[in-house]
Amino acid sequence: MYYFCLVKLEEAQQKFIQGWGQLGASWGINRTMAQIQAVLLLSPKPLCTDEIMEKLQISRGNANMNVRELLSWGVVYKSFIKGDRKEYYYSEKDMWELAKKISRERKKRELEPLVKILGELKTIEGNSEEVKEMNKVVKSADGMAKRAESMLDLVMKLDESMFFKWFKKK
Amino acid sequence: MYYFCLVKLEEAQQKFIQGWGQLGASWGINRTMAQIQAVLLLSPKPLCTDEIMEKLQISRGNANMNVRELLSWGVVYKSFIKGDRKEYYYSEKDMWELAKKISRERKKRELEPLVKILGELKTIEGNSEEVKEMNKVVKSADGMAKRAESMLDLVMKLDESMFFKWFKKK
DNA sequence: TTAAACTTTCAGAAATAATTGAAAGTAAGA
DNA sequence: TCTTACTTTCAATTATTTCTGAAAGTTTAA
Repeated sequence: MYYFCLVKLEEAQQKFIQGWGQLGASWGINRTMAQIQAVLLLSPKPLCTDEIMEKLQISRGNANMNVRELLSWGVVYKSFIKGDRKEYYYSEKDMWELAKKISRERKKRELEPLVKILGELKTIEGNSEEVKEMNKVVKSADGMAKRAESMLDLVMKLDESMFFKWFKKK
Repeated sequence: MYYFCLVKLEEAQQKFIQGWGQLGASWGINRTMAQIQAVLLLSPKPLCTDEIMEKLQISRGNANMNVRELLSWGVVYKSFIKGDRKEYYYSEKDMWELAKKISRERKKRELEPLVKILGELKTIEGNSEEVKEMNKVVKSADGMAKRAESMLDLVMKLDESMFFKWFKKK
C-alpha cells in the first residue's frame, strides 16, 4: 500500500511537471525553465542543482542556466543551509504572486518594446490609403497596448482579496 | 518629396511588421504568422497569397499554411473579387476584437489542457510532506487557472465601451 | 471533358533554439 | 597560501521548429 501511494505520487508529480512545462512552452517560455519551476513548486524543501538535475535528467549547465533565469524573473529564491556550501532554491508558492511576477516580467520584456516602436512610428505624413491605414493601425495598436499595460498595472496593484471581492460581485 | 514619403512609409511598415512579428514570436506564435497578420492589418484592401509572398519574401507553402492558421484563429477573413478566381484575405482591424479572439483561442489551446490535467490530479492520498505539497499546489494552481479563465470570459463579454467606462473610473 | 488557374500538402532542407559537458572561475576554510 | 567544493561559461552538438518548392489536388469555365 505504501509503495502504491509512492507510485501514485511520482506519477502525479510527473504529470504536473509535464503539463506545466507544456504550458510554459506554448507561451514562449523555455520548457525546461518551466519544468524546474514545477519541480520547485512541488518540493516542500529547497533543492540544490544536483537534485534538480536528477529529477529532470538534465545537465548541470542547463540546470544552472534555467535556475538563473527563474531567479531573474523573481519567481524562485535562493536559500542557504548552515554548514553547507551549496545553494538551494525554492519557488514562490503563492500563485497570485507568481502570476503577478510573470505578467510584470513579460510585459517588460515583450509588450514594452512594441509600445516603444509604436511610439516612434507616431504619425506618418501623406494622403495615400496606405498612409491612412498605417496611421489608423498604429494609433489603435498603441491604444490597445497602453490599455493592456494599464490594466495589468491596475490588477497587479489590487490585493488578491480585493480582486476576489471585485470578481465575486460580477 | 513624394519619393521621400514613400520611403518613409515603407520603412514604417517594415518596422511595424517586424515589431508585431517579434511580439508574436515571444508569445509562442509563429513569427511569420504574426507578420502576415501585420501585413494584412496595414493593407487598406484584401491581399492574395502572391502579394503576401512578395511583401514578406516567403514561399507559397509557408504563406498558405500561415494564412490558414490565421483563418482558423478567426482573426483573418476571406474575400472574393468578382471575375477573379483568387482568394483574398483581410484582417480583423478592430484591436479589441482582435485581442478577444486571440485570448479566446489561446485559452482554449493552452490553458484548458492544464486545467484538465489539474482536474485529473485532484487529491492524492497520503501523509508525506510531498503529498501535502502536491495537493496544495494542484489546488491553488487550479484555483488560479479557473480564476484567469473566468476573468477572460468576463472581460470578453464586456463591450469595449463598458470596459472603457469601468477602466476610466479607476 | 479538358485545360487553366489557383490552393494544398508534405518530404527534405534550412534556420533557430536548447542542451551538454568539460574547462574556467570563485570563494570558503584549513 | 592552497585545496576543495561548488558555480558559471561557452563552443560544439543535438533537438525542434519553420520553410521551401515541386507535385498533387481542386475548382471553374469553355
